[in-house]
Amino acid sequence: MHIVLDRRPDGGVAATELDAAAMPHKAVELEASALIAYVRDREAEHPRWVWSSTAHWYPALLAAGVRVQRCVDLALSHRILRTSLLSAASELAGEAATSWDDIARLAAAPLAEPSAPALFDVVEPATAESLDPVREFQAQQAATPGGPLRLLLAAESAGSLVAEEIRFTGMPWRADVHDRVLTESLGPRAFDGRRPARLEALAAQIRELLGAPGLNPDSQPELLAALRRVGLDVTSTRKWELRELDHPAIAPLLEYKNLYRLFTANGWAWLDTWVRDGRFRPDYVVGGVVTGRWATSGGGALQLPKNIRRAVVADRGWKLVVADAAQLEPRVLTGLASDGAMADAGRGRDLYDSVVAAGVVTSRHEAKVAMLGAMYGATTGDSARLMPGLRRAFPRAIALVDHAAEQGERGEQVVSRLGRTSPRPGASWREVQERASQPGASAADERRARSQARDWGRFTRNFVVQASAAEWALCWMAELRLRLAEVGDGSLDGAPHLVFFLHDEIMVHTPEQFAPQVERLVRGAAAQAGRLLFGTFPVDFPLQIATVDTYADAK
DNA sequence: GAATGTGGCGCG
DNA sequence: AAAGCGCGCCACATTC
Repeated sequence: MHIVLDRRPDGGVAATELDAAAMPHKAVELEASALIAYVRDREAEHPRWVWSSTAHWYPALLAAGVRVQRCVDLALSHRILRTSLLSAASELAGEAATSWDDIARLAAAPLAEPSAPALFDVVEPATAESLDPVREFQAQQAATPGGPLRLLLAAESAGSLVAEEIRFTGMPWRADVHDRVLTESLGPRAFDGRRPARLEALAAQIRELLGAPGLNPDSQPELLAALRRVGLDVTSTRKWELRELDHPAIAPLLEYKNLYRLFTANGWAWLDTWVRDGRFRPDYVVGGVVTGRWATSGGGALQLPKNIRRAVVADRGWKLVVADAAQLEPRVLTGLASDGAMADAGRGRDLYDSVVAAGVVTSRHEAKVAMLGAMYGATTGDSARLMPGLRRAFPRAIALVDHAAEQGERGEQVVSRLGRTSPRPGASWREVQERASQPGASAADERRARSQARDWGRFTRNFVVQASAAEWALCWMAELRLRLAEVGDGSLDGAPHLVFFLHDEIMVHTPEQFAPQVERLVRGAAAQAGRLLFGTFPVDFPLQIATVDTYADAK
């Protein structure tokens, strides 16, 4: 059963029940203050709640202690359906842009505040046209008669619930541990806007060794000039270029850059801004990346450096269950291509090890580089050199990514496993290709067009894999979320729940006694995600999984 | 002084 | 060794 929620201009809410044909058969008008009780009451039947955007509706419910099992996020769904080749023939995809397109764009935009909104601070964007969610839902249903898109929309919507629940509960974060890590590496915090002591000492040492008394090592132009003045032939100040140099200033400089990064990206300022009451609240943007991966709009949850993961510590009596999918992208490629040889190589063991055992390459490192190169479109170096061997061993898998690249080079769109579709190249891209195909085209025009076509081909080559891997991860999380809700009292403060997601990795915060059960549920959900995407094709998705007190111990 | 671009580096 | 995909974020430099 579906119940559509629609906010009225007076602040009230219309709740419309739909029958199996998506036709309204019962509607109630609620005062704003009655919404929470209504949802709590009706949730017992586990309807699928249909609303404009989970990010707008769900925080107030969570704040009132109400969780829902399923929803349809119309904005996220709209965006997928408007751009998918699988729904291209639908009315929804064909019509001119509506206010739903605006909402879909806003859904991907940064939120103003990292804190949860007030109870009824649910703001809809002001638009001229009406935004009838019943009509929109019906149009979406008509655009998805069945098939993989249905699953994609369900997974995306489930993801929106996960994102809001993680934002609401936050990830356990010990500010005192974080502070200790910072103080140990950087020296005590300086409150006068100066660098902490250890950084300051390194800066002084660098100035001394480069004979540049006024040097600000944070300024790339100044630093580059100083390095060149002492006779070092460098074109940048990147660490892998510096690492090759033989000069006494290089070692302290590399250490400085490392610590400076910690200081600026995840130092005390970050701690002050993003950690409250022992929780870090990531600002996820569901589907924020073209491939459907999540993005963040503050806090950098997807870039937490390894050196501060010690600060992620389970509450007393609780544990962290951390799981990541081993070699997710090549395994997803295996399923996409139905490559039996690659499935065999990955079954029950490390995929890269078996590529070595099969004699395709000589080391695990080479196997990894070759596989990544195949998915990213490497053209030079070791990775490109290893491609012929990989192509012989796994012809179907490599043919699939090669084909996706060829489509992109021709300016065509490519489609993920569940139907997410790559964007069309922009107008300037097409102009360049057009110009190069004209009779009077110069060699430079042709070179430029060729290089640009190759660039887009590398993007579409990777798109099919990365987007499908993102779908696997969404299905994994969606399944896991439902299973976890059955454990204990299913609440967000007394039972296991997701607290972190990172592309191919999840973290569950759980009362200690449930940890073994959680591990089983995590594995079960991964297996189910594989079945949802690839049916009976026998591709494995093994997990690395650890029950730990701190994130730092997970790997 | 605000907005935009660049270099660098963290993550998958 | 640091390219071949996707990102966000910081500080500095440049532009308006």
